[in-house]
Amino acid sequence: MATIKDIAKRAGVSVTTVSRALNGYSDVNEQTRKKIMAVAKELNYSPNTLARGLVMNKSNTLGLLVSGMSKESVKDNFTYLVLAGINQYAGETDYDIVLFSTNSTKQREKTYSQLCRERRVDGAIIQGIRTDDPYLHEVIESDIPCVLIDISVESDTVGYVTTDNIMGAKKAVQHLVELGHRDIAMINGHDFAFVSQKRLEGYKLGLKIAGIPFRSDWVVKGFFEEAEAEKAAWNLLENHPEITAIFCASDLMAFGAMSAAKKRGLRVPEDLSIVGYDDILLASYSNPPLTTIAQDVSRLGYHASKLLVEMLEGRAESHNVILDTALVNRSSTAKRRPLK
Amino acid sequence: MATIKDIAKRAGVSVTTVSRALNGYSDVNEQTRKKIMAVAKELNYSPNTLARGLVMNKSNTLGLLVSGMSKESVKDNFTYLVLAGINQYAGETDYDIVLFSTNSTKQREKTYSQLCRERRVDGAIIQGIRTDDPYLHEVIESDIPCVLIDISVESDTVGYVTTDNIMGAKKAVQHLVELGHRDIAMINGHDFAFVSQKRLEGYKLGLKIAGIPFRSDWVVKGFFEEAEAEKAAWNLLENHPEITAIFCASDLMAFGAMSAAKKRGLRVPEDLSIVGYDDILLASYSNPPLTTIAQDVSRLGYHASKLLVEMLEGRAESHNVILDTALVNRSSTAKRRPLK
DNA sequence: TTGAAAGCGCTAACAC
DNA sequence: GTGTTAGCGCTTTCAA
Repeated sequence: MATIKDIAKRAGVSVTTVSRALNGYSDVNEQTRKKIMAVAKELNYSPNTLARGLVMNKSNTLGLLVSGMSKESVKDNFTYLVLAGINQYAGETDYDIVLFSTNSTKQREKTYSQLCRERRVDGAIIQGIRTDDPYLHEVIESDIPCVLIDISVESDTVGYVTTDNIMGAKKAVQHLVELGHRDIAMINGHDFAFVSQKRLEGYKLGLKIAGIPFRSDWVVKGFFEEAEAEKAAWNLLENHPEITAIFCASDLMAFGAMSAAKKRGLRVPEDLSIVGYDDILLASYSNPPLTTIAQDVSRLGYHASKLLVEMLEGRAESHNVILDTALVNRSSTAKRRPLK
Repeated sequence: MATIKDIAKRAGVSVTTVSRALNGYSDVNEQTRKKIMAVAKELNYSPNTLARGLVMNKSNTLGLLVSGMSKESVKDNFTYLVLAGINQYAGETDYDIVLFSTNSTKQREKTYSQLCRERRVDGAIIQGIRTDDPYLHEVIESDIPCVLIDISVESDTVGYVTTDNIMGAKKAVQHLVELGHRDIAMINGHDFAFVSQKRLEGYKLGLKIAGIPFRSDWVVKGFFEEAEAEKAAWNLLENHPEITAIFCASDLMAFGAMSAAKKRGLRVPEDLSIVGYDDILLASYSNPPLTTIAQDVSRLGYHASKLLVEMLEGRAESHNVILDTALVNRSSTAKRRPLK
């Protein structure tokens, strides 16, 4: 593979000149530049980014730490959409994406920051990692610039992008309240997801605004899984038959709740209203189609990489971006039945 | 960031010794190795893969060229599943994945092989690229080891992994024939997809075995898109009302065909049987649930990276792998109505 | 406008 | 077992 040395030799100049010509410096004679360009093309030259990265101490790569990039997550497509957004932005820049496979068992040997440091990525985007992951804090506390998705931590080198989860959850509750519901339960994810904490806050806020007392035993965990949520919903409905609506912190969990309702002989939405969160593709295919809080996940990815690059280039005005959500009103919610 | 030089100084040895100790060479004293390891840990040392790659002429990265990694492809999830499979295998090895964003407009400036050469990837995986893409051939003809997904080209440096598309399509036709159908049309993708060519072959083969003459005007293009397929199916049904079954080269196109049928007042499967291809998530959610030819897309990705790594390490016994497909019998196909 | 030379962090002969 | 040295391909002072 041709190097600048080869070009220099062939063009009869020094490597310095070649380097400068190729990088578009102005202090190169137009004649020599032309010549050098021609030779470079002739030799089918490609710059060696490894060598450049070594000397410049900059690799022009963004590390991507994702967890849960598995076959199973096709249902919610979250990881994929984030990636698509990142990829879209990266395509507009000179950065390439290095994917670190953190979901395998053997990766436990290497910490996230280890991975980033070895590859000398300029920055990292972190997604899908639980807040109790010890390696998460290690990378946050390292000096590697990074942007977190859906984890609101901020510092000199750390930024984040997320959606407004409090308002999102509030919207869901508000929608139910407007339909006349007052006995509204919640199926949340788990304690180690920031979004769960925020959505719980939003749920509480929604209740408060409506003057409905909060009951902690009406909030159960579904761990973002359909089957878990189904169990949780079953118990909820068994123990508290007065419940007429459930707000679920993810669409998948809403599907679980729907199944539980059906198995208990409750009709959705006539007997039980259900609101989901995410607006995944399947939300419009369920029976009944799911009313949910929509978030634009690929924008999340897009803005994550955009923010990171801006941070790297020292032109980030703020270290966080909060995206909006929207209520999508389908058919899993209805007016509360008149009380008997 | 600490370098082996720092370690050498601190440990009172030469950089060579450090290098050897760190890389597990045997010709280093246990005492010194211990010492070096300790110092390395103390200094929180991370090897610089850029420097190593430069001297070893090996980056331990696999380039990934995908097209169509956009928001739109959540419906079929093909790209994502390939990626998940690749990622899974990569997690079992020392290779990391570099994602090249080829779907953006500005990328046209750089060819695929350009991208690979600059990053000095050890090999590349290519997916979702049309066979008439000029850059595809450039990279195939370069000396970069690569594995193609669903494009059967093979050489010293090129391998491929795909499913048995001929047999897959044949199975679909055979299934319809067994249900009594003889007037079977096909909605194919487009001419620049290898899978389309193969599936057409399989369709022909299936007909031949059943002794049914092939009619070229019963094969139309849907370009792998739902809307296009709907139009195509409409015309097909309009011009040839005797058709009782359609084999579609993708599930998405099958959905399009279903819509067309419904709009024309035909019931699926009573009046028209439809078979898809892929077995995407939505296939089981459609109405009626879609009978289709299933392929395990993440295995495609897994085997692509596995094959590539084997080729790189000179232990690939063959340069291709062909995966199996399976008929998934749902409810979009039924026995042909008795003729009036 | 150009070139010589140093050096980025690492590996690998080759000598001792 | 260990150290000396050269060199991977590039950028960047500094001097001419």
